[in-house]
Amino acid sequence: MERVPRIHSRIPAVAPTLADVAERAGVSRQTVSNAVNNPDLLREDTLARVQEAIVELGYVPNRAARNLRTRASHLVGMRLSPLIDGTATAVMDRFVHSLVWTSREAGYHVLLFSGEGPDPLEGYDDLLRSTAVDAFVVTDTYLGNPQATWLRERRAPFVAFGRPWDDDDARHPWVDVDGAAGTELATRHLLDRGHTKIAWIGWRKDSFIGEDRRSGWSRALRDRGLSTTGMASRVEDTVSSGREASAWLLDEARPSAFVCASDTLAMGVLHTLAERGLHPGRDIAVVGFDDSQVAQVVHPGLTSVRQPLEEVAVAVVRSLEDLLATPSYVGEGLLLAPSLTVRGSS
Amino acid sequence: MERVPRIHSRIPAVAPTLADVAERAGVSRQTVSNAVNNPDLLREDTLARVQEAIVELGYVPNRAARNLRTRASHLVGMRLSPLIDGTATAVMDRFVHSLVWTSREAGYHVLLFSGEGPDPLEGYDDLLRSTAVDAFVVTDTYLGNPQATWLRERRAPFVAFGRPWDDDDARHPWVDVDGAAGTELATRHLLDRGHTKIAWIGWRKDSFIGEDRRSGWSRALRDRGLSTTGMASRVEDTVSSGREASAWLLDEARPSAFVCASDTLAMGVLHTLAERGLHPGRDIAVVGFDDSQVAQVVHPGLTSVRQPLEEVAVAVVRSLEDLLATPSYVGEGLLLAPSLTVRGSS
DNA sequence: CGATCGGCTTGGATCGATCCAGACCGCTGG
DNA sequence: CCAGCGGTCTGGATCGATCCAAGCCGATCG
Repeated sequence: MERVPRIHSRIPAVAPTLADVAERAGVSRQTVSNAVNNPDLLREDTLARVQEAIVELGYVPNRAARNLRTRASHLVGMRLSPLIDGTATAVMDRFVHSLVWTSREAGYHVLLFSGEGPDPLEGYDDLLRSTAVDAFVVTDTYLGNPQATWLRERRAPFVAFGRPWDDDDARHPWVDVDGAAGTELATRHLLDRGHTKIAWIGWRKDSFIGEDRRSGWSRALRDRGLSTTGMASRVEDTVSSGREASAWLLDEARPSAFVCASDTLAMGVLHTLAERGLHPGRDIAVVGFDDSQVAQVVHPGLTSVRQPLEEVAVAVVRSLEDLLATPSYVGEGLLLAPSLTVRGSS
Repeated sequence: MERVPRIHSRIPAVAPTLADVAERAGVSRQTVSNAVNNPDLLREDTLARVQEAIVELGYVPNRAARNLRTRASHLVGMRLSPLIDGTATAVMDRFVHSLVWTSREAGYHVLLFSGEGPDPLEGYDDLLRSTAVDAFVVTDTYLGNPQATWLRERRAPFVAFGRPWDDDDARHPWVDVDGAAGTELATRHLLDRGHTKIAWIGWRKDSFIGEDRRSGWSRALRDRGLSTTGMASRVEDTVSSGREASAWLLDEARPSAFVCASDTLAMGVLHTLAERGLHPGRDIAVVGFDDSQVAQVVHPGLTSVRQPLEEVAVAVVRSLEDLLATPSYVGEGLLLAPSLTVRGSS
């Protein structure tokens, strides 16, 4: 009555399977499967026996087999956009960290992939068709997000970090940070310190994010009855642009403080101040956006708006879980409030 | 003679399978499989017919099934170490980018996971046992690398970014950057500019990497017959430590230049200079290490040693491929030379 | 003209976990 | 005495790609 040994029981390196555990515990495969996936279906003593066998053999379910059967991989895919130097990359990296961390707690792992060139859909298709990932996290939604529409058309589950700016009837879950609230916070902080002439350095008008952040600044000023005319400049997101814009504004509008759309631009302001022998924080206040590494280590410290990326990740993962649990899940948007990290520059 | 339709052919959302392609092309499954994996086994016209069917149906092989059968996942795992602020994180993020990019070309994807706490093995075990990844990339090898020994014992394929500092007979492939060569490059650069009193600010003596980088500085000085005594300081890797150390060195040793083990420390030096009204690059030269975002945007620009992370990634992936192709692959070490990015601070 | 050979093709088995239907167990309550 | 209970067991099918051994076919050679 002895069982014919499975081929693999002769090959030492191969991991134990469900059947091995079943045999050891003296139960059927089904029972072991239940012990792993629906423990409450088993009687206590049987469960204990099976678990013991699992520990003894060091059994871990084979993912490939499980994935095949259940049509789920417990992986979420995220595309790493091409490396462009700038604080945007740093923010994304921080987000990736948070996402990896949060996903783990939800039983998911993060699969990174890269798009070849400018085509933002590159890479998504293969992963989706080959059932390599259960869902995507989409991050660069600012480019008229073709991913969002494309993914929606293919009925691919995904959650976006970033609002569907240009698409009002978008029906997918997203999480974003309220940039306007951040710059408003920054501006009020400066107003409270007695500044009345507060300048804005932001991005070009066609940037949704830039205009959003700008609106927080202007709202805060208008609330106090202060004018914004002549106090704003819109440029590229580079240090030298920030430097030039701030030099121009200092000459023309004579502000006592700057609010910037990014730490990069704020660094440009610091350059100008250094060139003119002005001291940030003492002579002129400066506030950046993103609370990057740079803001933390630069000389007197750069006050900066900090995005709550950990919370964003938590919210994204939660949406992901809802989405995967109920395919009919209707997308919701969630806007999170940033905070202000005050340092020497203000 | 009509075939019984598969259940799933009634469910629209399910992707086409090998069998569907086979039926469409009028061949067997095996032939389709060969068309995908060993195209040269097929006659030209058959191949063309199958490929046509593949395109028409939009067929993409199911990963789970393939993984199950071939016992390979084409995923490499990499642990994201807990987020500690500092330039080390930035370097790793740059490396992750490069790795993702390079892996893709080799047909691999990168699976990120996170370790819970201080236990560096956390997470590895599950992924390995469940055959979720084919191999690992290990990055933090400086802590007496328990991962390396642990992984080796379990015969898990892995490649390290970082030398096995404390383990001479380590037999695993690794890739690292020659830190000493980097600081030597930096020091020679300063010597060439006429500096003769060049100070070192590095990490505590028990840091292998720190001592390695320090050796490049001292070697360059000794080669020119210059003394290093009293010109070195070893501290924690923080801005304030760098600030204090440089203040002390300026008072005691009066150097005209600093070489630092990190950009963070170099930023500390810049703080000291700012406090004393000294101009980096004009009065005192400063060189950092890692060529981080910070070095690029800080006021006159920080000259810094740049690690060739793209090359590292390429070498790592190449090792990975060798390793997975031939399980008996004997590890090799590869040391890459960094470069110097010269900016305003020197 | 038939035997042989190489190139293709074929059906069936396999990977390991899960799903499913049906049967079993000793026990209780009607 | 039988139906029903919950916990389990059993065998078989399934997911989709790949492996394997056998079979087929036309072409070449003696």
